[in-house]
Amino acid sequence: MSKLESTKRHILIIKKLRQAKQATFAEIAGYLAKESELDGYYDFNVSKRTFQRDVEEIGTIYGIYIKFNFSGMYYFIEEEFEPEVSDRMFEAFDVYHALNVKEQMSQYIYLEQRRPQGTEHLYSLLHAIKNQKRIQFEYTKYYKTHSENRTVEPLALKEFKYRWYLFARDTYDDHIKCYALDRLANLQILNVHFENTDSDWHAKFKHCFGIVAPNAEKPSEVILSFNSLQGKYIKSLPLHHTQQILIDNEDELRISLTIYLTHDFLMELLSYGNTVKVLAPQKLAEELKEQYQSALNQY
DNA sequence: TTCAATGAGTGAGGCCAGTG
DNA sequence: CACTGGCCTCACTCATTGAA
Repeated sequence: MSKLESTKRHILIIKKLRQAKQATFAEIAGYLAKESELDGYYDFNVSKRTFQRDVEEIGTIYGIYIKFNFSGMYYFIEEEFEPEVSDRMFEAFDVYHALNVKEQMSQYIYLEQRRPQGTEHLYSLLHAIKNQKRIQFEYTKYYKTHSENRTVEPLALKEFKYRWYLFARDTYDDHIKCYALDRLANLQILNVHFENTDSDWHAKFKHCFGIVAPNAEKPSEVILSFNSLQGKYIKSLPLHHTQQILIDNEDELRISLTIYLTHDFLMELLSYGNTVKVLAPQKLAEELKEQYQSALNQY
């Protein structure tokens, strides 16, 4: 048996418990047996003793702690500290396996053509943020052909639309700026310490769509009405974590968001074309109207 | 009626031998 | 050599029992 077999088994155990919320050993064993049949190559059937070892290893390796409830006689996952991190880990694992299948599958898989996202910098940047060390890198802006040298104090990382961004204080003018990781090169961590005073970035981005966080204005209550087809997509992939469903019927999906009215958000609304109508605030509806009018004027 | 003692059932974990 | 299964002991929970 290979290392991959036990790793896959770990993932299956976690999957089962995350989906079912709770399961007896018999239910987990049944699930593993079914998955073994489906897989055809690997055998995930194990004894109770090995299962117990798996539970221990899953805790050590993934930080996901499986406990046993004696009154209900079932296993369950103790509240995960950062479930979104585990979600991402399992997604990556699924994709890796889909791409790594033994048979020649490339004819069935079409990968999106895209440039590297700069994720190779993530680890170094996290290290610099955590230890409050200045960093230096070469940065190429979209609208410029040559790169510039920057020395910044890294503060936080944010993901938006499958891209990663670094928020950092530029030592040149002391302003907080946003840098896309895919446009960053020759990253160096300097041995210069700084004090990171504003650390609550979660609160800062709570009502933010995208990567622009206005300093002064307050977030607005936005009400949007999508047609039923687009509504299905919006339900499965919410625009923002503040999204709440107000009306959901055959004619429309009406949602509310508490969000900053940034350029990013306006662009997002424009991309939905005639499938969305802004019901509130009026200011946003007017702005959208202007954008469409000026687009019409082009022809 | 209350509460401690007891036993049954089951998981956790150490140890060891078998297997590929 | 790593992984696994089986055996054994200990730990834990819960239901039952019986004395105060």
